[in-house]
Amino acid sequence: MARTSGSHALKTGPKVRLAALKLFALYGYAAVSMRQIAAEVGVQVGALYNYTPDKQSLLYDLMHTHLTDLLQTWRSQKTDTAPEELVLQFVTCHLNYHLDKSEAVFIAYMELRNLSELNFAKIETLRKSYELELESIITAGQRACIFSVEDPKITSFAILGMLKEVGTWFDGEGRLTKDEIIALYRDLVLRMLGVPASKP
Amino acid sequence: MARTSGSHALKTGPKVRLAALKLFALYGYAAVSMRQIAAEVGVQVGALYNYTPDKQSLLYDLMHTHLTDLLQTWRSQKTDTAPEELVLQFVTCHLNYHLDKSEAVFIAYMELRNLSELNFAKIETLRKSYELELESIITAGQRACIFSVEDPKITSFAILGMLKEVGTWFDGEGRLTKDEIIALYRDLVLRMLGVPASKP
DNA sequence: GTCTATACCCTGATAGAC
DNA sequence: GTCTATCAGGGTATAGAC
Repeated sequence: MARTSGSHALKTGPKVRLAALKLFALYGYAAVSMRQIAAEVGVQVGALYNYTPDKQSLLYDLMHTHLTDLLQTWRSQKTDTAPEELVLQFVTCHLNYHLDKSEAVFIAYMELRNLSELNFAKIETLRKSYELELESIITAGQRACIFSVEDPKITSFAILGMLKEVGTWFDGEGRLTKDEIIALYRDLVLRMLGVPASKP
Repeated sequence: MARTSGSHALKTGPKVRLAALKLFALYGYAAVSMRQIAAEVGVQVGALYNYTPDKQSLLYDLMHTHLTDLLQTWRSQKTDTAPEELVLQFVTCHLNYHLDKSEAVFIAYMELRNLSELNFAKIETLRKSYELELESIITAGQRACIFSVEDPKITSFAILGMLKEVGTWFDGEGRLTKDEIIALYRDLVLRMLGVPASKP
C-alpha cells in the first residue's frame, strides 16, 4: 500500500509553509505564534527552525512565492491580442487565481505592514509590476481609441480594488458559481473602460 | 493664558482612544501592546484600565464609533431624490468620509478578525446595514429603468470594493485633489450602473 | 486618577541530547 | 531531523500606595 495519499505524504518543509499559510490567513501574522504553527504541523517548536531562520522569513517566503507565481501565471497566459480582449484575459486570469488561492492572496494584501523594511521593498516591487500589467493594457487601449477613460492610473486602481473585494466574500457556496462571477466582472470592467456593450 | 490649545487640552480618556486609533492603524491590533498605547498617551500602563476594561473593548469601541458615525453621516446627508442623483450623493459622502477619517476606516476593514465573536456579530450588523444603503439605491434605480445592471448585489459589492481601495493610496499629496478623485469615481460608478454619459 | 510593583503566562529563538 | 529544556524579554491585567 503506497503511503502517498493525503497530506501525510508531505515532508515537513512544505507542511510548515502550508500551516503558516493557513494560520496567518485565519488569525493574522502577529497573532499567530511559532508554537501554534508547530502544533498544526505536528512537531515541536524547535523543529521549525530547520526550515526557516525566523518567523519573518516565513511570512516573506509566502508573499514572495505568491507574487512571483501570480506574475508568472499571467505572463504565461496572456496572448498577443487587442487591448479589449487582453483586458478580459487579465480579469479572468486574475479572478481565477484569486478565488483558487485565496489564502495566499489574502495574506499578501493584509500583512504588508508586518514585513521588515527590506522585505517590504522587494514585495512592493513585485506588486507594482503586476499593477503595471493592467495599467499598460489600459493605456494601450486608450491610445488605440478602443477604451475611453478619464484617468488610466485611477481606473487601473479602481479595477484592481473592485476585483480584490471578491476574495472577501466568495466561498464557492453562494448563489453564483465562479464562472458566473467572472462573467459579471468582465462586463463591469468593460463598462468602466467605456467599451460599448456588445449585443448578442 | 488659557491652556486649551493643541492636544494637551484633551483629557486622558479621549487621548487613550486617539492613541489606540493611531497605533492600531499603523501596526495592527495584535502587534500593538498596552504599554505602547500608554507611552503614546504619556501615562503608565495601569492608568489605561481606568478608561477601558481591556484591550478588546478598546478595539470594539473604535470600530463601533466609526460605523455608527459613518451611518449617521450618510443618513443625515441623503435627500429624497432620484436614484441617479442619490447614488452620486452616496459616493461623494462615502469618499469624503473615508478620506477624512482614514485611520478609523482602515481599522474597521483590517481588524474584523480580531474582534471577539460577540463583538464581531454586532459590528457585522452595522456594516451590513451600510452596505444595504447602497444596494437599495441600486435596486430602486434598476426598477425605475434608470440603471441597467445584471446583478444589483454584486454591483453593489464591486462599487464598495472599488471605493474602499482609494484609502490605501490617497494621502492628500498626490497628483490629484480629493475633489478630483471624487469626480473620477462618480463617473466610474455611473458607468458601472449603465447610465449613459451626459454630454455637457 | 495615576503611580509602582507584581502575578502569571506566552513570545521567538537557541543549545545540546538522541 | 526532532526532541526537551531553557533563556531573556514582553504580553495583559490587577493590587494597593499616594
